[in-house]
Amino acid sequence: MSTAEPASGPADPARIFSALGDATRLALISRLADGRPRSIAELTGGLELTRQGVSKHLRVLEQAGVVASRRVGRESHFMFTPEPILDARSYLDRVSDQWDDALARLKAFVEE
Amino acid sequence: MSTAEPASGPADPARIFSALGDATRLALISRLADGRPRSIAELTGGLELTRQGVSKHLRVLEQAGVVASRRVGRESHFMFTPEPILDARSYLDRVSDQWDDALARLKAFVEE
DNA sequence: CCAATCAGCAACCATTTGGTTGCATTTATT
DNA sequence: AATAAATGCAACCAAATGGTTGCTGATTGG
Repeated sequence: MSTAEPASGPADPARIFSALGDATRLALISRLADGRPRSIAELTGGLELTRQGVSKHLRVLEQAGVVASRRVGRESHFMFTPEPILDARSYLDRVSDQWDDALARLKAFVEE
Repeated sequence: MSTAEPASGPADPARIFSALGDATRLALISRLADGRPRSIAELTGGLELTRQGVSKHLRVLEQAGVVASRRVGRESHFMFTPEPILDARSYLDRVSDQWDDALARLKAFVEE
């Protein structure tokens, strides 16, 4: 988990990918991406682990900025926030582009 | 590092993201994405860790399929392989799409 | 007012991770 | 043939992760 930046820093790609690097967390994201905020208890349903386990995963996602929480009454509602996902996507795009350029240069070289 | 699947399995998104979830590994990828295969010694240059450390990171990337290695003479050459990156990207695309759909439905609902 | 819900905190535990060092092995060089 | 270079393998280590349980504190519903 490391340095616990306030979930709004300069989009650290490694931290975002790391947050995505767990099947349980991907499942949580996939549920929340329908736009409906949910409580922890609600999100625990179906997943084969305790509420505390889910809670920890949610905090990891929150620190990566993938999710935001708001306390409402006695429950915490978590909702999906898309920015980091978009950042991650454009990071991958840049890698792909670099690769495509490399291929193009290679092709040009081979064909004289 | 976990279960060491033969680097060709059914594109496990969590494993791919996890492999991308480390700054050192992102740096390695970014160097290799120029298309030029490199030896471990070569890749160690600049990075502030030992050759063994780099070697371990490369194996993680290899098991995620992001990189492939070939022994040539006394050295191992690693080269970038783009498929998993593309898979990861389309995974993120699906999440974004789901989110966009949710927003669209919400908008439609609000506007009667 | 009392009981049930929902969650946070802390402690604990086993496993994984990121990193190191030391040594053996294979290839290249001269 | 002898040395140097590039890895691989194994052991080891501290810290991070993923998970649990137990207890406390708010909130809510009857």
